[in-house]
Amino acid sequence: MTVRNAILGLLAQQPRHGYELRAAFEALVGGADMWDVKPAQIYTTLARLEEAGLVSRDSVEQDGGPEKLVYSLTPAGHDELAGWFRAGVATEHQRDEFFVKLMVSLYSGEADPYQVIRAQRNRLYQDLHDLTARRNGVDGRRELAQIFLLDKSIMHLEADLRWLDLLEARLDDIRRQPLPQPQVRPRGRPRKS
Amino acid sequence: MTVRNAILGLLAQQPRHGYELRAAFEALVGGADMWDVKPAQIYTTLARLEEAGLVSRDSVEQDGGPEKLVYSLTPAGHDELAGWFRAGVATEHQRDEFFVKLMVSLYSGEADPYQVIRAQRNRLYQDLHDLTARRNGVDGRRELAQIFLLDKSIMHLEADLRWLDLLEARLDDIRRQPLPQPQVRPRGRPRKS
DNA sequence: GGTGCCATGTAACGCGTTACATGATTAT
DNA sequence: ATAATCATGTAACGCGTTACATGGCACC
Repeated sequence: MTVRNAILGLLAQQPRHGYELRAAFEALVGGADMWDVKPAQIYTTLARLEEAGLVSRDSVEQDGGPEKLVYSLTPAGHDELAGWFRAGVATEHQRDEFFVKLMVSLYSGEADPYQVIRAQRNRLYQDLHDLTARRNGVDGRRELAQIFLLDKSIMHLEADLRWLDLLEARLDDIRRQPLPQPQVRPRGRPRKS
Repeated sequence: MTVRNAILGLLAQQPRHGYELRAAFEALVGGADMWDVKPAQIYTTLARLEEAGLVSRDSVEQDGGPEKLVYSLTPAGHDELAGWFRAGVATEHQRDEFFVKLMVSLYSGEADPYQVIRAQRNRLYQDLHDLTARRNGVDGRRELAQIFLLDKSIMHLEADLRWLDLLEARLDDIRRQPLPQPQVRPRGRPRKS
């Protein structure tokens, strides 16, 4: 969804061909290091957008080169873009892989939960260290996008570390009591057992 | 990936059939409200796992009912699970839709960046309010998974709000200077212009 | 002639979703 | 009857990825 809408926005600026869109997108997000978009995604997305009538394609011949396929925004595409700006970005629910790993380790006995937490904390500290170093090497006036993204990542890493501390404290608490089994609750009308 | 590995973990506990796996997974993550797994995902994932030789399927007939297809972990599946626990969970790079929206609004002129930020802040405050209310209604000793996930979401929302403030401050700074155009940098050897 | 850009894609797969389909059992 | 659970899937699509493929042009 994100790349799709970004393409619409970039085409609103001016008509562009696929290769150019890829470069423009990466410039927008601060370079390939920050967000590497694969050519395949650009071209398949453009095909879907054309199919949906949001962009139109024109073939442009060049002197001494291969033809370019230049895409531009249709009125329907403009509407779609306006709708994207109007709508708020939904807070994406946390499909947290680490959380699932922790819960599986708690209930399956295949791994030690404390070990799982420690391993994750080490990794987060490492990531935080790397990101901070990277951030300090960026010119804040020239590489606006990079600063924005790095700031966000750093703040989220700090939140994750605090969350791990909280998790550990709560685990200590329940250790002094029997571990409650997760309840398998049916969604509908209860049946007699 | 997450659901796939969770299924391996649940099958390590005991052999289960598809429907049961779905219920067990939802119990693990704190109910369908927290993470709704669609049946289609369970069954297609099981098919892929069997294809990969990580689980094996046995048909079990029941008296007075349809046959169940019970899956259990193979040795290869056990290895896979152990590998999952050994490896740290990679910090997923932030494919932030809001960030892209902001950058597009900055450079395309299709929307006002300050308006985009304000809309997002309102939404985050609303989400934070709802989540906090929900969290306060949960029994922390019985619904462990829900507390864990809600805590994490709340902490991330708070981080996002602080990030928005930072963004706005930085935008104010660069407003007093011309907006730097994002640099389209080629990745390879530079060519003579 | 090699490297690397410019420019275009296709094929196949993984994860996840929505929608559709079937049939038995159980409680009201 | 009918509603809802138990239990099994298939089909089609969207987003994203990796890998493969083609060809021209520029620079050293």
